[in-house]
Amino acid sequence: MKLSQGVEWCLHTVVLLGQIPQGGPLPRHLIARHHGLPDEYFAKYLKLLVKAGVLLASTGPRGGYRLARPGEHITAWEVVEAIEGDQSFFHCQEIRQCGSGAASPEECNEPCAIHQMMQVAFLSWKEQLSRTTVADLVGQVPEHVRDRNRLALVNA
Amino acid sequence: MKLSQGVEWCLHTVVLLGQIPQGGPLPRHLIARHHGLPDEYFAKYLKLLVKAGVLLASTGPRGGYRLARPGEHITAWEVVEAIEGDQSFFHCQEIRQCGSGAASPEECNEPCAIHQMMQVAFLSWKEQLSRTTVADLVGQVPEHVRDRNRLALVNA
DNA sequence: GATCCAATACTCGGATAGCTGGTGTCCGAGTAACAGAGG
DNA sequence: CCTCTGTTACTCGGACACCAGCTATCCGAGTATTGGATC
Repeated sequence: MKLSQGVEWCLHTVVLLGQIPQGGPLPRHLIARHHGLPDEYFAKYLKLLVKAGVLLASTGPRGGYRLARPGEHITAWEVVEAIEGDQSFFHCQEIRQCGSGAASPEECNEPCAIHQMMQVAFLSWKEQLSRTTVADLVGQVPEHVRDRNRLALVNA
Repeated sequence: MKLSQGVEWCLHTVVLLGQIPQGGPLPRHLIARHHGLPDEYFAKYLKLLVKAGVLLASTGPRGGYRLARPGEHITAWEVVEAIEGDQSFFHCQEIRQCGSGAASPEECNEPCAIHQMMQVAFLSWKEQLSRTTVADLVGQVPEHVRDRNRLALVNA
C-alpha cells in the first residue's frame, strides 16, 4: 500500500506557495519546473486541490494557483484528503456476518474489535496531519532557502 | 489508497485461531468457510503470515495453521506488516533536490519537514496497531460467540 | 491624449490511453494417518 | 495382540493469468493583457 506520489507533490506545492507573498499566484509550469515535475500530470493533482478548496485558480496571463487561505489555516490533512479522500484506508467488509460462522445482525450492532482498532489507528494518523499546518511546514524551511525560492519565482 | 483486503481476512483469522485451544491447528478450508472467504486466494495471505513467523503451518491430515505464539505475544501490527510490509506508505522522492529550484545535497542532510511529518504520522498509526495484541482482540469477542466458534471448529 | 475594441497569448479544466500492483486461480510437493498383512 | 509397511488422503507451497486504480497525456474553454484604431 502506498500513497499517490501526488501527495508529496502537492504538499511541497502548498509549502512553496506559502513562501510567496499572498500565497501566489504562481502558474503551474513554474511550480512544475521548480520541483522537476511532469507539468501535465501534475495538473491532475492541482485540480483536486482547487476542488477541495485548498487552492484558488485564476486563468489568463498573470494567472496561476494560490493558497485559498493563509498557511496558518491550511492543514496537511486537508491536502492529503483532497487527493486520497477522507475515508480510512481500512474498509471493513463485515466478514463476521459471512460464511458458516456468521454472526446474526443483532450481534453486530457495534463495529467489530478489529474495525474499531483500525479506526483508532487511522484517526491517530489523520490527527497527526491535522495538527500540522502549511505555515508550520514553511517555518521549517531554512530562511535562505525561502529567500532563494522567493527570488526565483516572484516576477519570474 | 486502501489496504489489501487480506489484512482484514488475516486479522480475523488470527483472532479466530486465538479462540481455539493452543491456537489451532485449523485447516485452511475450515477458516475460509467459517468466514466465507475464497479458499485459494485466501491461501496467498496465509503464506505471508507463515513467512513472517506469525503462524505455523503443518501439512498432512490433522494439519493446518496455528498461532506461532500465544495471542498475548502477537500484535496486530505484526499481522499488518506481514502483508503490507514494514515501510511507511509515504515514499519521499526528495523532490526538493530536483528541478530548477533544487537544493544542494549539503542542504539536505536531514529529511525535509514534509517527510518528517509523514514519518511521525505513520509511526503514530503503527504504534496504535503495535499496542493491540491478538489476545486483546479475542477478549472483545462476546463469550457466547467464542463458545460457538470453538464448538463449530474444534473436532469439526 | 484618452477611450474603446479586437486580436493574442496565456492559463486552467475535463476527457482519454497505458502500466504497475493487488486480485484471482491453477497445479505440484510433502506429510501424518490409516488399514492390512505378517509375526 | 503387537509391529511393520505400503497406501491413501489430506495439507501446504510456489508459479501463472486478470483487472482496478494510479500514471501519463491529450485537447478544448475561458480570461487578462496588449496593441492599434478611433474619437
